[in-house]
Amino acid sequence: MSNSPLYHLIWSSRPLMQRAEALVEQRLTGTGLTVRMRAVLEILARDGDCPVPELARRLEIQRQYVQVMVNETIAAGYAEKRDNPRHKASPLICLTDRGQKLIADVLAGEARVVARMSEALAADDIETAVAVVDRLLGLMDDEIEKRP
Amino acid sequence: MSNSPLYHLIWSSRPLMQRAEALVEQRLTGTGLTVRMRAVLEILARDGDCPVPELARRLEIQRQYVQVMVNETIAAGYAEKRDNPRHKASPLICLTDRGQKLIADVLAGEARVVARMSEALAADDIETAVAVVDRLLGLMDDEIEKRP
DNA sequence: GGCATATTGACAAGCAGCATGTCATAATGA
DNA sequence: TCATTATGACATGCTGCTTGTCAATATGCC
Repeated sequence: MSNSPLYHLIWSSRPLMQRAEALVEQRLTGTGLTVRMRAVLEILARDGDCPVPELARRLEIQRQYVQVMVNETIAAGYAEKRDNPRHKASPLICLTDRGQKLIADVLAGEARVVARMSEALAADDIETAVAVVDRLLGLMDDEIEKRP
Repeated sequence: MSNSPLYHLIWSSRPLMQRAEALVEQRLTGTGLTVRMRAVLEILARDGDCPVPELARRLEIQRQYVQVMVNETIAAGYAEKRDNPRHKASPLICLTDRGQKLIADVLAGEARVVARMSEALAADDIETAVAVVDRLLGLMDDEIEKRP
């Protein structure tokens, strides 16, 4: 039913996501980055250099499309290819200095916004919410697997 | 930062939504309904008959596209047009008996799944999570409005 | 009643964000 | 050494939506 709190929580995910994406996009205006490039740079900054197929796995997107995203990012000068000791035909994608600085700035700015919003909420309530949502994700996976 | 609980919560919204949509879609197989039709029928069942532009406002989608969704739903026999006393050129979209029964079944089935998952979680933790997310939506709106 | 303005349904076109298919060229593992 | 797999590149298609346009009303205001 629509008056179940859990039902409400589940369908809050859509507006939540829309606002998150809107915020990210808004903060990107003027930086020269697109949302797609930001996604690539974020992974590289967080997890370090990696080849395209590995990026695709982390982003859970088809490697063919990630390739396009990466090519754009390289063309914009925020990333570059380097020899991959583990696979000669699949170069590592690495941040350039410009890319490094830019993504650090962007992520820091986002972190400031999140920190500001965190202050308006009780820390342990946030923890509870995270725990509920994480459990919920597992429960939904179970329901989905019930009839494949 | 990526280790902030609130950051984690915000980006849980995407997988949450994906799973919610996957579940809805899965439960629709064999009913003759598409996800789009379900969306239309859900509003009609919840809020009562209304004309297309009003549906569009509630769904927050362009009316031109909602019109397509509604036409499909009518063609499938789950809804029909009736005279609108408030606006002669814009008929009310109403559930047919078939549509009424079907959407009630679908929503009841979904409610059963949600109820099952609710049992695995503490009721007051769910309430806390809902409260956090609702507050968060407001906070994000504020952040977005800061520079339009 | 008469007229400017807004609303509606219908249709067409376009676009972003993917998925899918294919292929040549390596690279890898047995 | 040879079958298998991985990779980059390119083309094509799809879905879900937006945008634009238009004629036909309908409505609000005088």
